[in-house]
Amino acid sequence: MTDQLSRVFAALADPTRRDMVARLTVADSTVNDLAAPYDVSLQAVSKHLKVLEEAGLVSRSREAQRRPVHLEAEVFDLMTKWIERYRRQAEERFSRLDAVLAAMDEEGNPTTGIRTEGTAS
Amino acid sequence: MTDQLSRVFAALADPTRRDMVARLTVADSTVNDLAAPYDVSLQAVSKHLKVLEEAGLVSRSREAQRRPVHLEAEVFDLMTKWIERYRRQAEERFSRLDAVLAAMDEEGNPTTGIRTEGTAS
DNA sequence: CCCTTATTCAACCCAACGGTTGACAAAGTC
DNA sequence: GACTTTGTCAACCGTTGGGTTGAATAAGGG
Repeated sequence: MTDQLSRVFAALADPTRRDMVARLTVADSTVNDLAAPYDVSLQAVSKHLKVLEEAGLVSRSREAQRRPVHLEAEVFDLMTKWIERYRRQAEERFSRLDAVLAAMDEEGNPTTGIRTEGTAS
Repeated sequence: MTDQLSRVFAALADPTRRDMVARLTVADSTVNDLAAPYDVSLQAVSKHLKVLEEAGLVSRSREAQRRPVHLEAEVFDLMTKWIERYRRQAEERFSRLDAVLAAMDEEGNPTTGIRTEGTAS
């Protein structure tokens, strides 16, 4: 799992980390402040942040002893691009399929008719 | 990790599964056909499909011995919504921050000035 | 200098993941 | 009815993930 996209998806697969991201959209935060709401050790939170950082979702600076955590919005685009690309394709095909099915109605029984039972129709 | 959003993100964190999704946007496919390009056992692919199915990304029907796999485009919206929501917020805050920083220039030194080093200047 | 605050590192534990192989089930074909 | 195709189930195995605790580091503050 070396590629960034995998790391980003994996990072967001955890509800705690998603919540952290959500809270970081409001304001930068220290590790301690971030940890407060959760019922886990500070070290666990630190680990979560490492995961988010390695995914490029977050960056950390230094401010005295504190390590303020900052959300990097750019990475979201990476996901959005991937998702949007295939979502569009899937929806396109959805329409095309309907057309095909409609066309098939005019003939006998098709040889490659897949998708007998599904969500649609 | 019971919630769907977690399952969806986790499912897409695997490159093989993302590739399967990508290929399924082109056409429904049988397990065998889906497995062909990958250098793993059929059982492994079957497991991957189970993960995708439990995430709601895919549905399976029956066609003789075959179990055609079909991509469910709707779930993508779930992710898109989550992502877009926080991306927008993050970007908004990005602008607001600039305003705040500009405002601070007119005063002395701030007490809560976080984000000393970051991506943005 | 010592002490407190803020955070990370290291070692460990257990559950989950991705892979394997072997057996089984379901449906069509001969 | 036996055989083939298509796929899943079950048991197992090594690795990773999220959690813990305890010690270490970094930077102020008294």
